[in-house]
Amino acid sequence: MNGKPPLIILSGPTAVGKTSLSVEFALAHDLEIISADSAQVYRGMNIGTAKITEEEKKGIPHYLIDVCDRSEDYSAFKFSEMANECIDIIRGHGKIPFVVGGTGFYIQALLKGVEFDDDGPDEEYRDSLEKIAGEKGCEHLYEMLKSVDEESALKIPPRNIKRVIRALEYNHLTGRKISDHNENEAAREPVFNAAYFVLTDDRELIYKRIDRRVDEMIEAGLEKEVRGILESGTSPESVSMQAIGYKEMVPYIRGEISLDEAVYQIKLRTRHFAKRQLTWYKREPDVIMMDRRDFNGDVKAMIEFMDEECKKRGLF
RNA sequence: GCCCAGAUAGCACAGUUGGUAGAGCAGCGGACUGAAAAUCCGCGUGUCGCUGGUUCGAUUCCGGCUCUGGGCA
Repeated sequence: MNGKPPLIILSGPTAVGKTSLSVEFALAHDLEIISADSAQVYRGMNIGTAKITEEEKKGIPHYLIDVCDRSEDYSAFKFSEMANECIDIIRGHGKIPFVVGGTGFYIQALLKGVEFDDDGPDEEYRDSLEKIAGEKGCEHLYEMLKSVDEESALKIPPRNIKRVIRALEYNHLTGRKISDHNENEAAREPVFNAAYFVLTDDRELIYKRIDRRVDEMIEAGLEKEVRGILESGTSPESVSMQAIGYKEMVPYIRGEISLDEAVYQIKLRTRHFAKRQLTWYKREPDVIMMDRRDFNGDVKAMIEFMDEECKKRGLF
């Protein structure tokens, strides 16, 4: 329609029901799915990430699931690169790519074609900064940032260690200010002709579904999965093990907290996560909000709605 | 039945020598551009159990009632 390649996206908070809706929609339109999920990329992390099973896929090809070793660090950059490769493959099949997942940051990077032009991450440099933070405190890093890039420092809270480190790294590698980079990238227009759906629901219901799902994860053997991962030598410090459901099980397995406490923490952190996701979508422009309440939870009606919106955008 | 203690935010609590109250957790709002399931920032949301009395003024003091613990019978 506007010359840009077509893309259909379905995101939303955790446990809202993206997976089943996405498979039904993909079946209806012969689509192939690219997962935009920062945890389901890791092999061996299945129960705690609520990873889609083969049966649930119903024959629909799924990309970017189980593509990383647990010792590897995935990132928005890697996602963006790999997703673009998947898009080429799917379009080669004569099909429309369908991006599904709850990691809004990744979707943004892909949709807007954000350029990560700085050869990062520089693990060694990051480690040295973390060491400084550990010894002298995060505020010391912030002072370092102020001295090399005051403008960026003004935009980053002093105690937000991840963003302070990233800003220092960017400056270290490029000599430029990350505030300039961020400003440029924020001004980008989508590089796809996309229909970006966000599935949501009554907050209470989402929270109830989260609680139930965590109980199901425990019944399904989450403890055994985490024990196996630790025994395999995966460091509890690795990026993969920061996923909710894993990092809370570690202190339980070590005997530091009770199972009830671990379960409570997993439920709580998942609720907080869902809320952060919702905050993200509120700010994202051009999303098509789909509240389950407006459809009485009727999947067929939701698919019809998505169908209409896609047609409006010339995707079908 | 009697005695003692308690009753304050969604929860478990602190406090007010009488001037309508505050920390934690929960909750709510927000940020985010190569860790994002990460990381960080902001916001008290309240008939101080009910009811009389004393007082200029009671959540606070006094009486009664209700409920919840504990004890004695």
